[in-house]
Amino acid sequence: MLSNSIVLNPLFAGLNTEQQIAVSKTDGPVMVIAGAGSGKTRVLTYRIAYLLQLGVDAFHILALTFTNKAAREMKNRIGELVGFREARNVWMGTFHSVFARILRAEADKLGFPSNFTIYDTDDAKNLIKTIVKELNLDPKIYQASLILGRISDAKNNLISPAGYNQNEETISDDKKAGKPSLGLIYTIYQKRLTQAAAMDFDDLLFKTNVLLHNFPDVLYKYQQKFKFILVDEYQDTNYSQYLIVKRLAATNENICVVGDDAQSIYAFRGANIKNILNFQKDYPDAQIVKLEQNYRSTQIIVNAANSLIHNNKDQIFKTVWTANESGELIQLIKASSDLEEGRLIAQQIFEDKMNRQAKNTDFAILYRTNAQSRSLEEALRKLNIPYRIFGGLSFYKRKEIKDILAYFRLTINPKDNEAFNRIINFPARGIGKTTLELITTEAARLEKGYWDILCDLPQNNLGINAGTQKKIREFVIMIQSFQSEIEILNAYDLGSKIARASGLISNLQSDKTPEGISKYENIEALLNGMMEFVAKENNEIQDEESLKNLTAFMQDIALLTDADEKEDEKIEKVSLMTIHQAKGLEFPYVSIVGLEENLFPSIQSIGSRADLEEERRLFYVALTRAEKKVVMSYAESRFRWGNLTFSEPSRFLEEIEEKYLASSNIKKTYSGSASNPNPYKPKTSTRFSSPQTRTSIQDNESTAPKYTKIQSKDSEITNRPNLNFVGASIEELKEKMLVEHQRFGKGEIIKIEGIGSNKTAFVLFDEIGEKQLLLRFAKLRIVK
DNA sequence: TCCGATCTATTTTTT
DNA sequence: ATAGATCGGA
Repeated sequence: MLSNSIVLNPLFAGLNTEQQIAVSKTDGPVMVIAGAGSGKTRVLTYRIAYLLQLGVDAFHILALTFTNKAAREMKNRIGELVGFREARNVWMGTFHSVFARILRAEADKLGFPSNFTIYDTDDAKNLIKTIVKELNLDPKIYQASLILGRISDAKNNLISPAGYNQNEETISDDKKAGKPSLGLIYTIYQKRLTQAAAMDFDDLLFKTNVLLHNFPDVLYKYQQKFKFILVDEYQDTNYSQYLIVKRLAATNENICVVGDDAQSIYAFRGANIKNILNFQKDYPDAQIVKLEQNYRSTQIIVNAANSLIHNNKDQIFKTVWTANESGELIQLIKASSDLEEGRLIAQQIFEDKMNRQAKNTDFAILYRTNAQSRSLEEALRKLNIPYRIFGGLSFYKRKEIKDILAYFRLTINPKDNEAFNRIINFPARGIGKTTLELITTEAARLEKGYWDILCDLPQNNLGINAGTQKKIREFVIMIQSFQSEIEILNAYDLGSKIARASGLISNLQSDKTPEGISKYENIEALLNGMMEFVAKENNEIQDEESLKNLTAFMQDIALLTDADEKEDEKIEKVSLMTIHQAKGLEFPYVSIVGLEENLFPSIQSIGSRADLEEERRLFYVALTRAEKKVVMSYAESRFRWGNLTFSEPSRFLEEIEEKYLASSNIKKTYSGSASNPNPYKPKTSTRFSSPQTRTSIQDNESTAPKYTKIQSKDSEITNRPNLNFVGASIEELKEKMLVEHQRFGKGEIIKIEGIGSNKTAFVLFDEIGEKQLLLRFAKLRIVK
């Protein structure tokens, strides 16, 4: 069993026997089936720390995680255990980021430049739309998102365009579905990606497989390099990922996978639960370790989750149990509408916070779809509870950011047609639709990139008139001037130059709407990020020499995900996110909202048992995020697609054994509070709790529920009627005043600077921290 | 070429 | 509901 040296090793002191085995069995294949809350992350970090302690070179360890954030956190914890010098050298990251790095190093073998572009989902969809158009196919039948899904499926199962077109089954499936051209689209799509020196997300895995398959010397090299491989969230790997791992681990077989079949929630994007179920077949001598003790949650929560998941047929025998206290029953809230649901949940959080001295950060609200966040946000705002939404449109998905990034992309890789499309006439420079069509047609004919056609224009003007030709020439010269400076300027210097020279900055500066200002600020934020990037000490594994240039910056941010966005400031906030995003996280108090048929389980899943079971696992994941208390809610009616729809409680609610549910009579009449509209005067933000103001807002909203209200045409602000944002006159504003901004919420003026039209206020906002506002733009309402 | 009016997809989850 | 795309007229 365990040797003495292990028992006496302080690293093992805090681990139970099973965990100790999982950490210490460093030779040969190991699969850890880790129930929810059973210390999975702990095992992974300790295992790596132990390897380092044994003298394994950090460069020989590869750890694949589900998010970059998970990798970062793990690295930190390992650093704390065995020192950061070593920890930083471990290869740790998502499949996509780790293998993107390897692909860049080996790109020439695949016929790609090392600075290839990574197309995101939008780029990929746009490319598909272009192809569908070119083929004169009906875009309603050949919907970009559906086609991309199909292509993605193929790639995740390592089916190339050729393979796709040879497969009788797919061909006849597509024909039956009325989409016989799918194979052709896939073929062209892939050709265009190569021409654009671009890879989509799935290519990063697909091409890695090609690389490891076609180049035995490369495979050998990485097999020697990665002597120890660890994979987190193994239940959510797809076939393509599975095969990469299998190939890399083939010689040493020092592979440790950690996962929980009960938490597999990504089958919709190709994750294959069989990878975990078949591990023993691939490695007959594998050691299987089961972690079944839950350290996270109360008995009520663990047992309730167990009672739910037992309704699934496909699962690995496992009993999750806990020695924790029994805890509180699960609370179930019934609301009449989504708006009321929001109010009741917010109110419940408010009470729990008061009664238990809990912090905002102790609370999470989890939902099935992002669209559900609206009503919750509104309700939280009214109770002055700060919150943070994860997901939604992330920083890098905003238009203005994508615009400037497109300039960066075209500068780095002029073959990047999607970047080209985005910026060729933005800001408007008189290169219109007609001209563009000439260019794209010619590009398709010659199988060249759009940029190349522009560069050829002096020889072949395609009948473009002289004026437009001049404009094109100016554009070309501008981009070329950026290109010539990639190796000379650092990322920040070149980035700010591009922001100005492209006209993006002046374009936004002329936009005086709040949206325009916030866009301008976002560009500023991006440039600040670039400055940080340049200033930051190089703690990546890349060679010290690697420049902090634009190329490096783009590679740094290409695969960032929502979960990686920097956490802002010090204000403690309630977390709002989808259950998918909550994977791997834990909170003392968790609310799971929208437990209605057709929403959760989602309507798409109801038809098939496999899909339904995935939804159930999703609910299982949600429940097991909670440490102390779970609140569940559903609404009898809800706005969806702008329509009021009626709904039934989710079938999952019946599947939780009743004894774990509080027998609350469910309908807490919120209307009862009418006599006392604001019974819970928030203590948290006494600064702004001028009750008159708030209650007046509340009264307004609660007496006139949204859906009965006739929306006026100038809707922009109708969400918040009676908040008169005409803008206080500049002279009225003084330091220390409490003000409210339409977008940023309430805040205090810290100081006022400047004169005349340049007068600027520094406002510390409750929710988003300090902002500088040019008073001639900012519409502020004086609160006090 | 530009602007406003109208149409349309979106809402399941994401690297 | 709403943002983005598309269309049509000036």
